[in-house]
Amino acid sequence: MSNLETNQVTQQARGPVGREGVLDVAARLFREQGYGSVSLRKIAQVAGIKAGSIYYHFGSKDEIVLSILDTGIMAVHDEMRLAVSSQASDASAEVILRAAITAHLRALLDVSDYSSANVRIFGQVPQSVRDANLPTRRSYEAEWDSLLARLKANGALKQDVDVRHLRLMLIGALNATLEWFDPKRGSVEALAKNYADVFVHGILEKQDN
Amino acid sequence: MSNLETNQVTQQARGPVGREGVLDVAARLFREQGYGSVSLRKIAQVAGIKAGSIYYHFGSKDEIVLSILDTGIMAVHDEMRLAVSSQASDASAEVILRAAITAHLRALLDVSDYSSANVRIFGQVPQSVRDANLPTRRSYEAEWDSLLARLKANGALKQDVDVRHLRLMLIGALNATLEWFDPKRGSVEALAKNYADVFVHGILEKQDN
DNA sequence: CACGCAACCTAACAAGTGTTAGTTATGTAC
DNA sequence: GTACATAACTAACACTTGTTAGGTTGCGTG
Repeated sequence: MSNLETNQVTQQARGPVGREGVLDVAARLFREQGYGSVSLRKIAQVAGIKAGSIYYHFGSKDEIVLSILDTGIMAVHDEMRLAVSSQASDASAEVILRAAITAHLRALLDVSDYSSANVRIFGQVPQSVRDANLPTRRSYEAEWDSLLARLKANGALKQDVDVRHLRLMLIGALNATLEWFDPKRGSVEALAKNYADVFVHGILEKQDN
Repeated sequence: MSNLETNQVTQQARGPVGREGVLDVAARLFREQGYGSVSLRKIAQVAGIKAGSIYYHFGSKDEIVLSILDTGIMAVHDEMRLAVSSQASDASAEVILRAAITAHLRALLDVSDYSSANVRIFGQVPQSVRDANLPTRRSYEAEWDSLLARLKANGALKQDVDVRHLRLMLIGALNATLEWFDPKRGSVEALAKNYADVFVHGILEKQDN
């Protein structure tokens, strides 16, 4: 039987898998395959343990997925807040906005399986899990709202844009990249620049006729 | 037993449910609850029949969901193509683009459970179903690409925009509205205008300093 | 060397899944 | 009234799911 060898492909035989190990594997699988088709047995197998053992670290599957959702948002939130706050105090609205957009995309596409898993599976998890994740989510949304409101108060943004609306549009558009972005076809930075260009200046040629 | 009455709540006792009836119910449930948590038994119960009876009309669950995915895209495609082709031949690029955006959003948020179900569950269905749905999907994407390429050739679009990239960005942003749009807070038309405004002109105040 | 704890395993449970085969009721055509 | 197709029902199948209870292993501490 090659069954023994097959197991060793995914199992590295180093120290304990632990709570973090399970979370890492689960986040990756959720991102790749969605919530519904990733069972505890699948997570356990990839992590190199047995399904029942997961209950040593977690009380339920919901607890796992909620933990992933929360840390996923916090990762993006941190990345974005840091990028904005590290701008020079006299930075222009455009520069700040570009930094925020780039940070969000980087967290999503580069840094964290947790962030991408969040975007992918949020709409698939049980309502109770979604509700439990809402506060963390609202906190990140508030960060964007406060940034956009500041830029609007400065007069940098057009005065007829609705901040909440713009935030939904921005984050929605950025998150959608997860569905098709391929690092082999271009860098995250180039993608971010592209998106920022559209949001900042639009796509129509300036009319000079 | 009130079991008989309970059944009658969802069952209207009119003629046969039929293939179309099953599809309508399935599309609605998929849109509302996602793919994974909608079983054949749930579909059957809401439709007012028993689970096994579904196999009179369909060969498998995959066949149901694929049918929904296909008609979902075709509905948006038709709506968008009609909106564009019914524009005056001297219509400006901006007007045409606004019509296309509005049509896509209307199909998604107003018209069809199939369209919204498609967007919601595409990422959750088995790979084989996704593959089978791809041709229909590509056809719609090609429609957008050809429209955008035309506008770019006219010189209406900035010459440095990548058509494929812009299409992905546009459709991604529009589809994301499904996740939060609430008809009680505003009309689809107002939403479409908002989105078109951003894409066309951007959000930054024109600099006159 | 014994103890204790952390981290895991084994084996089973009840519930739910898609699917199938065989059966039944209802109408329509000849 | 017989024949046939339509549209459903019933009951079971093999399987997967999250979850639980109790047992086992190995390692560090006293």
